[in-house]
Amino acid sequence: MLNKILIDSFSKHIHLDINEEEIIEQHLVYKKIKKRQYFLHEHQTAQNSAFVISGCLRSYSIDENGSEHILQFAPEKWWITDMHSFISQGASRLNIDALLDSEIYILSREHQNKLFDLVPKLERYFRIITEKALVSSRQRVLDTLELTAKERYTKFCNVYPGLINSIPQKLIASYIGVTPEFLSKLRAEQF
Amino acid sequence: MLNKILIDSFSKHIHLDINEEEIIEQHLVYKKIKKRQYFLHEHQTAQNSAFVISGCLRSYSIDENGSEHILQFAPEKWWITDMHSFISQGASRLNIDALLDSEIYILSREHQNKLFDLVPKLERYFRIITEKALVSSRQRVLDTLELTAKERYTKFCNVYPGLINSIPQKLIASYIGVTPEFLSKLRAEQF
DNA sequence: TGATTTTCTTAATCTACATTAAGATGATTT
DNA sequence: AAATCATCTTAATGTAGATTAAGAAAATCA
Repeated sequence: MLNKILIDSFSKHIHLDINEEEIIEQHLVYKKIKKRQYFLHEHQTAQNSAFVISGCLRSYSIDENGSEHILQFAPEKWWITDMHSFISQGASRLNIDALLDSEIYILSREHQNKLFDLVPKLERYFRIITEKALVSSRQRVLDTLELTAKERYTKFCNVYPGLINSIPQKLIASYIGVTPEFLSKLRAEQF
Repeated sequence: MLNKILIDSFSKHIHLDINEEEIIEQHLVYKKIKKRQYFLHEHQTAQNSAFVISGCLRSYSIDENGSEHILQFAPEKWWITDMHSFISQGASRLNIDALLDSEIYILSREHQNKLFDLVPKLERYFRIITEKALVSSRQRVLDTLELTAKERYTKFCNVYPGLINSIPQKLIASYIGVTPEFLSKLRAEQF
C-alpha cells in the first residue's frame, strides 16, 4: 500500500483508482535515510527523484570559495531532485542530503517515464506540482530583489514554521542569502 | 496554419499530427502588441498566457517604494504569464508589457484546460517546458546567492545576447538586481 | 560523564552596492 | 528642427551586510 502522504499529494490534483495506485507503488522504492546521509552527490547524474514522507532533505551547491548555498528544503510531502540533471541526464551541480532522519520514496527517471505511459494522468500531476514549484521559485527571486534580509527571514519563518526549531540556524542563513553572523545579529535586534 | 515558431516549440517535445495542430490553432488567438502596450496589469486576474512569436515581453512587479523588479524576459519562442494568478485565478501581483513591437499567441486558461482534454499530449508539452522554466528560475536563485553583480551581468550577456542591444540597459540592471548607476559603473570598468 | 565538534553570539572593521545629484547623450513627439 | 522626455554616465557620500576573530553555548561522541 502506498503511504497516505503520497496518496494525499496525488489526490489533490488527480483521481487514481486502486489499480493505478498499485502500478505506481511497483515503480517506487521506499527507503529510510539517516541524518547527514547523501541522496545525491554533485558530478553524479541524478537518476532519481525523492518524495519525502517524513523528515527533511535539502539540495545545495558549493561555490568556488567552498561556501554552501541551499537551493531547496524538502520537508514532508515535497519532491526533491536536481531537476537539471534529472531531465538532461547530465552531471549534477547539486548535493542532496538528509537534515533529519527521513523516510522517502525513490522514483527513477526510467520508472517515471514508464509510469507516464502506464498511468497518463501522472503527466498532469507532475505538470501541476512543477507549476507550483515554479511559482514558489519565482517568488523567491522576487523576494531577493524586493526584500531586506530581515524581511526575508521573517517570511521564511512564516513559510517554514516547522523548520525553525528542527534545523541549525546557519542553514536558514544560507537559504535566505546572508552569513550566519548577520542572521544572528538580526535575531538579536527584535526577538 | 500555426506559426512555425510555435510548431517548432511543440515538436521539440511531442509529435502532433495535422489534425491536432488544427485543433490547437482554433484555441489560440493571434495578436500584434505594440511596444509599451500591456498584456496584464497587477490586481487583475491572469486569464491568459502568451507565446511570443516575435519581439519581447517582460513581467515585473512594483515594490512598496515604487521600484520595478523584472521577473522574466520573454523573447521569441518563450511563454509568459503570471503563473500564480493563472493557476489560482487570484489577483496578479505582476505586470506584463511589451518591450518591443511583438506578435503573440494568446491562450486562455479555459482553452488550455479544454486542450488538455482534446489533445492530451499537450499535458506532456507543458510539463516539460515548465520543468525547464523551473530549472532556469532555480539557476537564477543560485546565481544571486553565488555570484557578484559583475558576474551576473556577464552571464546575462551570454544567456540573452539578443537583448543587450535591443532593450534599455536599466532593464537589465533591474533583472540582475542592481541599480542602473551601479551597472553603468561596472560596464565602465572593463568594456 | 567528560571530551570533542559544531553552532551561535558579539564586536570591530571592511566592502559591494545604494542613494543622491547633476550633467550628457539619445529617443520621441510636435 | 526644436522641444520634451527617457536613458546613461560620473562622482560624492551613505549603508546593509560581509569578513575576521574569539569566546560561549549546545550537540554529538567516546
